Amino acid sequence: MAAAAGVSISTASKALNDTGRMGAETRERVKRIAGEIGYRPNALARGLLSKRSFTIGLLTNDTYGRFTLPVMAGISDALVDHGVSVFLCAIEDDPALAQIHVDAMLDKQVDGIIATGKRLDRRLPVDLSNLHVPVVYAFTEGTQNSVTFRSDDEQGARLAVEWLAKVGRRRIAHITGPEEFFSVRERAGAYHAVAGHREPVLYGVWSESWGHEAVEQLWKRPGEKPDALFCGNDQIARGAADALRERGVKVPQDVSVIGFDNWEIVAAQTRPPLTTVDMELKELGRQAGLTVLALAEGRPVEPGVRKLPCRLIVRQSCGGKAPTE
Amino acid sequence: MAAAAGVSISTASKALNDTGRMGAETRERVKRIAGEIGYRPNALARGLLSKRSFTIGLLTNDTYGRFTLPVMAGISDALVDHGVSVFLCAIEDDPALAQIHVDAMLDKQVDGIIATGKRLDRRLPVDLSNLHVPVVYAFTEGTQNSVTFRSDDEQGARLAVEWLAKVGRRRIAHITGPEEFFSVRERAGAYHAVAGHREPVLYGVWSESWGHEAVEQLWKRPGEKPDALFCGNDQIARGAADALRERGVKVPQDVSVIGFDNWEIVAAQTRPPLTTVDMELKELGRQAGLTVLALAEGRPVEPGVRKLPCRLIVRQSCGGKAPTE
DNA sequence: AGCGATTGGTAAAAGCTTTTCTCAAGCCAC
DNA sequence: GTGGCTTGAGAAAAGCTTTTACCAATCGCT
Repeated sequence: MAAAAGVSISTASKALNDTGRMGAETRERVKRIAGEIGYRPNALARGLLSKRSFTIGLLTNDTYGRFTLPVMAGISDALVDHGVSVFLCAIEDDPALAQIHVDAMLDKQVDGIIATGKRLDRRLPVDLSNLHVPVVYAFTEGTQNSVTFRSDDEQGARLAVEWLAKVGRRRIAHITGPEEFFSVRERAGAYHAVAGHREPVLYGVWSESWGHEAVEQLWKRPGEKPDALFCGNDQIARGAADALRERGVKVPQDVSVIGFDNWEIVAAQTRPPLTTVDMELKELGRQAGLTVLALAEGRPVEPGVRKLPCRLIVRQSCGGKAPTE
Repeated sequence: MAAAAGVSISTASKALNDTGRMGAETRERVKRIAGEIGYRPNALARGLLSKRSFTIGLLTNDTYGRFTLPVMAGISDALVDHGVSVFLCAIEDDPALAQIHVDAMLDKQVDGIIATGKRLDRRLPVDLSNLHVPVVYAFTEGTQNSVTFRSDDEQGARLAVEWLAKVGRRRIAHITGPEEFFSVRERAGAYHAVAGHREPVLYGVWSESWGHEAVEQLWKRPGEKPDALFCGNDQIARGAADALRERGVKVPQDVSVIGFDNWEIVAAQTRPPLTTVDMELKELGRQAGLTVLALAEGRPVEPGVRKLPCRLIVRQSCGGKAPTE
């Protein structure tokens, strides 16, 4: 204890926190000595008193981390400056495990919880609605009167289709995932709104092989072929691009392909590298972090769903040039 | 406080912890009431006294989470039963950020720290050697006298090459990453030990396009072609498999391809799905978790490097049948 | 019936900070 | 020179739990 190196416990505390009245010279001396002996206050004791643990919990059911990791990075990025650390709890759709983790977090007096997942239209398998700590939802469905952050898939899809139009495409087909996904319906809705109903929407699964197969289907039909494919995610887009290449159709000369997600490992390795839509998950995480912090500090936050804009990532699969930044 | 519902503070504590002497009936009553009002002890207060926070920190510089996530899952899996939660701190090779996170963890009185990364032969950009809490290294280079867990890449490579031999391959080439990676040298060493020096080792980078290019190089040479490719990771293997398909070489009929890492998103989506070597990172995490816990509890642990065996994942890119389990 | 032993429970301390209250000393002004 | 301030620092309480020490009452035994 720093008090050993000079003054009383309370004087030391006041010196280090710049509170209370005391001689400037004493304050300096205490600070100096604290620095020398590497004194750091015990956050547990501090938390016990202040009712703030400077800790939050991140709950996720996204095992791959495809969505959770960027969100986590954003949260951490936003909160590290405030001295807040993050418990990461991966529950894999197991309600019992989820409850255990939530209880453990509450025991540890987290200042708040952020729930995140891999689908906008699914709840985590645990009820967080009546906790005595604030809860913020990010990229997963929230409860009534909660604060929820999610990507604006409609705007993202519009971005994609408008870009295809801008590079001169007119016959834009949409290959996407299962229709029961909310994102799928929302993206398809925006697609229809911008591109009309001239080309078909092909619903399937989120895999490369579906992208591949969908291209087969499209090219087997009689009549004019699409000159662009708006794909529901990057994996589908990659499968589609592969299928086109195998058919001798050139991307992007003959057909533009655009993806969704900007999952680097897929998008950047596709031939050619995919132009795609990034959901800005890190920014989403950042805002979720700041929001849960605000709630923890008692600042008022308007409940509701906040849609964050997506961003177009221009690579080579559509032709066209990236807008100069 | 549960005491409000019956007895004194200390009696309640003893009842709930099954310590001290007291009437069985009183104990039961306290427990029941505690259950009813949902009382849960404050872990901060408990930690203050017991010097155990039931919290550990996981430090990583692996932004993608390719390695960290399985390790994290294993740690969490092993420790959740012990009531231990995990702070995840992603430092991206930024020493200052790393130090901030380490300090924050120490302030919060973590019981231990696990350091993990993306390379066996690189240190994290922060010195953890003289902390007053135990440190365990997992999939990153540790310090003198520390406990380090890592995959046995040599054994994994042997597994791969032996499998290729078992499915009847004799001319096995090795396409891998940059020679300065320790894993690369170790895997190449095992390759040479098992397959001899008949076919070349091609060093390059960890990308699909390198796998692609390496196949071009191999097939452009005069003379007999390899009948199997042992690839340094799944991305290279995928690129190689694609290149072979484009040349009309059938996988696995003409050439077997085997990968390394078992990165599902790559291995399972390759055509055909890749047989590959799994480093069992989750198990590695589990052991690291149990070890740091043991150290935190003062149980003795032999320092040194522990190599964990890899496991062969048989899919379709080599032919052959999975050994019946 | 009386004494020691056992039983069932409470009071208190400790763990580390922060905050509020108190106190002694020094200062100024009259 | 003395009364009222200001100043600088320390004492104490609070936050929640666990543990040790303690006390009153009951029990068993002769």
